[in-house]
Amino acid sequence: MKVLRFYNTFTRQKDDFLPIDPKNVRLYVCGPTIYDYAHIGNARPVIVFDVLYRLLRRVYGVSHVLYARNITDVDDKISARAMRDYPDVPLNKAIRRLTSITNAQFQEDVTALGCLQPDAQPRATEHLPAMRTMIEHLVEQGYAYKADDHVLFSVASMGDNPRYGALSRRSPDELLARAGARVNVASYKNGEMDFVLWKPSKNGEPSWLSPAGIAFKGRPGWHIECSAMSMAKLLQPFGGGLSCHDPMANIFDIHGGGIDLVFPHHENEIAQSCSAFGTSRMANVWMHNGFLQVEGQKMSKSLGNVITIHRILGEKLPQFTEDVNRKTGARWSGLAARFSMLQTHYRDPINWTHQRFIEASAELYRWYKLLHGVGFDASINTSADKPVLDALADDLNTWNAITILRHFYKKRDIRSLGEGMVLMGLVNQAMVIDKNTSLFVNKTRHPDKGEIDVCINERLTAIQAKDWRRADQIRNALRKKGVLLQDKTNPETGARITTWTMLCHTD
RNA sequence: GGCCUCGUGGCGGAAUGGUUACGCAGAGGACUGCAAAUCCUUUCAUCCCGGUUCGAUCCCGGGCGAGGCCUCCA
Repeated sequence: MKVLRFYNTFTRQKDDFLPIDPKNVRLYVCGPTIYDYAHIGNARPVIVFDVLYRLLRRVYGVSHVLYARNITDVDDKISARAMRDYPDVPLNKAIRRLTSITNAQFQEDVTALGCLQPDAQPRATEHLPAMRTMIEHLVEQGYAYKADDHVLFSVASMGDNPRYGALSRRSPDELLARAGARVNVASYKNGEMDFVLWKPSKNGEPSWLSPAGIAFKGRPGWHIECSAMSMAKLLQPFGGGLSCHDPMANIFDIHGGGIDLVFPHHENEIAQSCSAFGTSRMANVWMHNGFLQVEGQKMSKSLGNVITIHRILGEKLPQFTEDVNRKTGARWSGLAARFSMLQTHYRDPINWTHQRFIEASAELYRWYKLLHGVGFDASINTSADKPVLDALADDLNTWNAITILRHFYKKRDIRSLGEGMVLMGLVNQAMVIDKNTSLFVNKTRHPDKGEIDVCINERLTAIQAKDWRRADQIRNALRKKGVLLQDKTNPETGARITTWTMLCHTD
């Protein structure tokens, strides 16, 4: 079996990937907080780890990989936005209304980016019992304590296997110095680095039954969500959990997320999970994607340069005529965005620019045109994607993979190009009519081939008569229907040959 | 201030102790009624200063510059 290698933030080097159980390879990725349209920065980890997911499925088998990506729907920003958008509705209800909309939008966006649905998308609000149980367990074991109706994790209690700060490579002195220098360490904390597992809800905020005998309702801290949900989705179904004392049953394979999450979020997740399970690690491999800038600047609300995925999907791509553009031009912009992002290695920063996006879409469009109408059975894997697979196997070397695809394009190696693109998720569902027929066939209102041939012949007749007006009229009429004519000359006879392709507006 | 990345042509982006991939754009050409498309050819780069070396873009040191984390953040 193909051995994959990934850069592990924990070891700071590329290590061979050895799944705990090749029949159940498990991946957890920190998903978005859904308070608004997701932006292209949110899109990066979703795309990167979708490539990883596809790679794992390709190597270990579709049914042997389990991918969980959480949805954070308990958050101050969500509450604030809900209050703003639905001022007349009780907050809890307003939050539910908001998150159902933003979540639906998010799902739509990431589908357009060519991402497969994870096997599980746990929501924080649906895992309160698991969080409570985990918090109570931590309190019982002496890793957490109650103070002022909060429950706090005691960093001092966790020992040094693992050591707090090991993932982010921060020394205890450094962590302490920083914590002390911060504004004001809450007085109820025993240790300066201690962090919240549970806190009281403010008036009107969503609240749930509290753990550990706290009388007032409250809400979970941010970090406990991921520890609890990864347990629920990746450990318990395989025999792991708080009552299980087999360390190997309480570790999963890969944990991913944005590089900004390394500290404190992932550090805290490790502290919680390892303490709760008595393990020395939470996941074997930690993978983090680099950040994204926009036109050379940090993307931020204050700079006003936040680009939403939604907006990218609505981009008009210049390859289309106005007519086609208006109706269908945006349909694959998500894949163009994906293609654009994958041209940078996932750990490097991306400077997202409009030009970059347009260039990527132009190249992708050319590939689609080559592949359009090509029939081959995509369900039969011929391993023509092997070179691309090899590139991805080396720490998701997507830029290398794309170079290989370019080579296939140049050689007109349609099978290899097509399968490689499928592996990288650069084609969408509709481009593959169904798994038993052919790739890249447009299933949206395909014009009648006979009709097109009649038009072409009519045009050729007009050309022979040098009736250029009539000839152009026919060509333009077809173009409006999305059919692009191309003239070539037969090198032997010198006769004009007219071919046609559908403009690639498949959806 | 502490810690950590990174600096390759007009742009994107690889690789490498010894002719600097590849894509886009640019230039030229083929083809062409005009288009479109395609093909061929082609110009242009390793931030600066030292050091190690026969040889450095690559290794080491320093500088300059960019970015990230340390606070919510993908």
